[in-house]
Amino acid sequence: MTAHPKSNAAEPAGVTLWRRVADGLERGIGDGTYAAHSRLPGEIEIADRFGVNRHTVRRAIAALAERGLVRAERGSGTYVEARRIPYPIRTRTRFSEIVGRSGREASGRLIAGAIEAADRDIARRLEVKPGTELVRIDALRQADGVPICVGTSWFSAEQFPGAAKVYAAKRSITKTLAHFGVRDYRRSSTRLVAAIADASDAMWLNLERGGAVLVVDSIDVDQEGRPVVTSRARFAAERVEFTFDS
Amino acid sequence: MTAHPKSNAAEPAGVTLWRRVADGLERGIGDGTYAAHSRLPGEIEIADRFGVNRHTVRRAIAALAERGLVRAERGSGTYVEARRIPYPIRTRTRFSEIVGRSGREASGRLIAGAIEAADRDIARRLEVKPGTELVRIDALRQADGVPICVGTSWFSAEQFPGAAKVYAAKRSITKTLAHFGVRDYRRSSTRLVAAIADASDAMWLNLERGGAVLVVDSIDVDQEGRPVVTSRARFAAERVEFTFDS
DNA sequence: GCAAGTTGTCTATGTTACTAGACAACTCGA
DNA sequence: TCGAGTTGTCTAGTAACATAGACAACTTGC
Repeated sequence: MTAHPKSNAAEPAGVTLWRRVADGLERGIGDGTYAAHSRLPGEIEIADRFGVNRHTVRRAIAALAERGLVRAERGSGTYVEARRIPYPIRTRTRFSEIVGRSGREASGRLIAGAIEAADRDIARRLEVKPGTELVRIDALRQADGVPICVGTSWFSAEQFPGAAKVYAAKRSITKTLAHFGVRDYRRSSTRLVAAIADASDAMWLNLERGGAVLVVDSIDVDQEGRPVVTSRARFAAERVEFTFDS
Repeated sequence: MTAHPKSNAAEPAGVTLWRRVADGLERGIGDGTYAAHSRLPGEIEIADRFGVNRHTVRRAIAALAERGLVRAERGSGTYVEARRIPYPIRTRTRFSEIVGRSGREASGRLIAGAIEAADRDIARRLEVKPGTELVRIDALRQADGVPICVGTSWFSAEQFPGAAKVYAAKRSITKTLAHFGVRDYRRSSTRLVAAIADASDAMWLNLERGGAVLVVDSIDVDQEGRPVVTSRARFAAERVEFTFDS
């Protein structure tokens, strides 16, 4: 057997075989062909599909494992790792910055924007009277297109008129606040509890039924210590790893 | 000398050295570091810059030469090829189609639009009386953003009122005519002469002083054989290669 | 317990990539 | 005409890539 069929796919000159296999597998992970926690096909089958030797597949998998995308288990199979985003809760907590630091691209999507009266809980958080008009923004936040959290933020309607519209354009809370002159803000309070995904979570976060969500309530204040925004966000638990450095 | 410093740049795993060098050079060609017709640095110098052996550079250059991006001349040097766009003159001659076939993206830009009276030459071409009102469109046409030709097209103002405005939006003669109900048209006459770039050519076509231009006069007719548009375009000679298949 | 199927590791072999050096063939300007 | 500088070609050696086969170690389901 001296025939070397190489690859049947398009052949990018100057790219090693194992790298092409690795790219192919990574693409499968990225587009959902191989879901998080699912098992990859066996090395022999992969080798067969790509038309390469099993050792070449092993090299490709080793490269992916090095980057933490998959985890090989002897005797069982190779599994797609759900890379958790390290999510440090600090005084400076910015979704886009945190996601960016993990080498992913952050994006936001406005689900709904509305004006509503503050209920007792939200009013207490923002230090306003219950019934005060608030801007409410429901948004989905993603990392490399993968939904990370879905949540609601409340601002004072007086201080941030039309905030929803601004967020829809800027897709970032930080930029939205900056648009209204809030140069900086810091996290003053964070509360975290776990829950089981309901139908809404499952839809927005693309979670399995029964998957875990982490509910994060937060209050951010401006430089003078006045509350500017409070949020309640539901995170896909399997995709994040919260840390609290003190 | 057994030290192999490899590359000092970022190392994409699984990509061969020669390919990285080729990509680096191609980037230089693309961003203008190495202009069309200019000479690349010598193989030894390139090898030095990338920290690789001269033979590796030769492999990279061979790959670029294969694709027609550069041309090596023994004893002299390696030069950046100005890839000429094959421009077949046929009954169906459409700038955007022709450019698209060469793997480039066609674009058009309206320079000026006006209503003017037909002079004797244009009137004869469009088979109208001298003095007839015509729409005149001056446009620059580009391939992948590189200017290919700058020219003027004349239509009957009666038949195509406001053609300039339509062209400004659609950026295509074909689409402009279609907007006025001309479903198809064909080239009935093409005349081609060469000239030396004047100041205007040099500006619009981004040519050197003294560079060659090809002046193309054409008449297109509709399905009934009636002239619908005539054009005079000045092509950057170094960027096109006209062919007349019979 | 056992068999089937998995990943991990070993040896072996051929091919390709890269480096190294030398020289030929050619161009160009002084 | 000459010499410096260029690309083209050759030989040679080392390292990495890829294939091939065999077996060990382990998991899983029956």
